[in-house]
Amino acid sequence: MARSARQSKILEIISTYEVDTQEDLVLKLRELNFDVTQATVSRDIKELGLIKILSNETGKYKYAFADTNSQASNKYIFLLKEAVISLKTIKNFVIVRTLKGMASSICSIIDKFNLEDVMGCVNGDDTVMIIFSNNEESEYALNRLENIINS
Amino acid sequence: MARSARQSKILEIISTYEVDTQEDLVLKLRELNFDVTQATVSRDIKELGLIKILSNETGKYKYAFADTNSQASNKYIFLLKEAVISLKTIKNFVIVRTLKGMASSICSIIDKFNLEDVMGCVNGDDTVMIIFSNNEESEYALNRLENIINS
DNA sequence: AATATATATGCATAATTATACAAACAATCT
DNA sequence: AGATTGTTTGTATAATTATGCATATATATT
Repeated sequence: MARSARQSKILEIISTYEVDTQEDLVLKLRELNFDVTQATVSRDIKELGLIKILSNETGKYKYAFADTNSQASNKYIFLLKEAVISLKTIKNFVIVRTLKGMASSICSIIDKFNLEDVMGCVNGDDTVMIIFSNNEESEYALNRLENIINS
Repeated sequence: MARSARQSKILEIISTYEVDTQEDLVLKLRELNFDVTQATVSRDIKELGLIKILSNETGKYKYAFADTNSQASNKYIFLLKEAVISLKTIKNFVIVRTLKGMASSICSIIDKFNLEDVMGCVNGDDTVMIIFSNNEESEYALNRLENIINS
């Protein structure tokens, strides 16, 4: 089922581009081979609890994460559970293995958790690397992520 | 000009009721003698940076404050500046005098600032009373509010 | 005061979004 | 397997929201 993949891709897209209509999102998804209609995107947005706000930079509307919506964070956690295969820590890094093609989406979800002392978060196709300021913090974050995923 | 009054009334309305359409808001405003159309409400919502989110309680859409929008908070501050006449503190209270009829709106804006140790916030027609847990906190909050208003 | 300029609003409508309904598809049961 | 039930999606459209343009109202300028 492409549903989960599509939804996390949506999270990634809106954290990368300023998407101001659902039709826009449809086009971007189609470029990425998600054959989808506006109706479905409307439903996804509802489930993900995304909101349309005025962008501070451009003054135009854009879709964004709604930090205030707990149903939404549940959804993010669900997506993490779906896509994360393994978690480990080496030195000041946490390495997250994901389903193929999902790493960038997972990266943007992890960003949303605002983990302490994160220096940065990069990804390939199926791997996310979170860089911390020191080894202790990465241990701690690994724990937190494991707890989230097993909750 | 009724514009500021109307906008702060909108803030009050959405923090009191679950408003799910602009037409709804128009009706509520009309009950309060703000003769207004949906077009104007649409523009107000844009300026106030309000968002439409899924209500966690009812599962329906509703308008809400967007905490993430700095243009919006500027707007709240502007409304405070417009409507607040005086600020003083007595014991563990801060007393805010406002333009007539604006107290309830100002109350809901002040709520948004999440001041420390607020026990509660009540209002009449032109007066807001913020109750703190102790006298020091009310002094401190008075200062913060003064700074906000004179910024 | 008269004129010019800026701001706010309504009307009409374009643009956008949500959803009822039907169809496709998947999962479960007998 | 076939029947049953639940889930996801598209189509078509209803519902909602944003906005161009005209007008009114306020503000500033001479």
